[in-house]
Amino acid sequence: MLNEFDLFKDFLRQQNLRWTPQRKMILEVFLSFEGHVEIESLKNKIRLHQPDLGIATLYRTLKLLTDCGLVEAHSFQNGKKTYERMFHVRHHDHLICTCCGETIEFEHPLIEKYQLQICEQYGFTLKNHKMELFGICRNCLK
Amino acid sequence: MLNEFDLFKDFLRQQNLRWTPQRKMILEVFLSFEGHVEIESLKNKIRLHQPDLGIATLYRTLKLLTDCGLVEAHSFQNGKKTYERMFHVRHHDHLICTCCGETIEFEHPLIEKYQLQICEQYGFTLKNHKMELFGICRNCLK
DNA sequence: TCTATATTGATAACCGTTATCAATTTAAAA
DNA sequence: TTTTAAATTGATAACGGTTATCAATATAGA
Repeated sequence: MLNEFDLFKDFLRQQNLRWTPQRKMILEVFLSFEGHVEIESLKNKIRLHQPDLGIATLYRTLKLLTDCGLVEAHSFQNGKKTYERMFHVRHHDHLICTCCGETIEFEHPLIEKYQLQICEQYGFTLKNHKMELFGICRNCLK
Repeated sequence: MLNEFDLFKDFLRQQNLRWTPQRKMILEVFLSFEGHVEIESLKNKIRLHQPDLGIATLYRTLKLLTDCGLVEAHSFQNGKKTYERMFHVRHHDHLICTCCGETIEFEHPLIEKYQLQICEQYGFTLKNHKMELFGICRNCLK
């Protein structure tokens, strides 16, 4: 069964790059998180085991993981990036109630299909998407 | 007919802030752009008329425009923010290149239709939505 | 084991954005 | 109109996340 470690190793071999203890540790710790992870969190957790890991190595490895498609980087207003696992996770969209904050996850295959259509039209290679529907849930309407 | 200038003026008055020539000029030039605008572009265009506008004033004014809802700020991988007009614009979704930050606006009526369908299914009253497709644009693939 | 080359950690540099501050402008009151 | 308290401005230093540099070290194939 294909897993992240094998994928990363293959990617490295393909590019004549090397499998190192640091890279292994970083991937391991990254996978122990869920959702969007900040460099800061990764650094702290990794340094429990490997106190002298350089911050540059961490950034470099996240870049590699992003390049090989296992991870996706996002940028936010605060200037920090977050990193999100992209393998072995199901994608879903969100319904968000702007009144109480309740969120519901859903999927719609036809919407996904039309998204691909649009990307083709503009020459985009679709990597990911985010759809959020904002509204009022039935409880808040009462 | 309500326009951006009046809205901004009202917002300023409400907060005991002042309507200044710089703020007027910045809003004016901002509205002359379409889509996602970078600080750099704004600065260059404004300085044609007002060569000594301070960069801090530009950032501060964009912050105010964002606070009052006329503008929305976005962050991209290259570390730069872009600013997008949020008033008197037809709703559209975004194709976003995670590599260079290029964005393309699009609409797809069928996607909108299925969004409504999903909302009905969950008893949601749809108010607004945000769909962002992240990918690599054709230039970055080269 | 040897050797070419990738990797690492430390740290300086980068760069977009923000904070600071003295001089100036605004707008409401006198 | 003049006065005045407070907001604003421009210049620039500071900030902070990320990247580049470089000498020392580790890796993996010969």
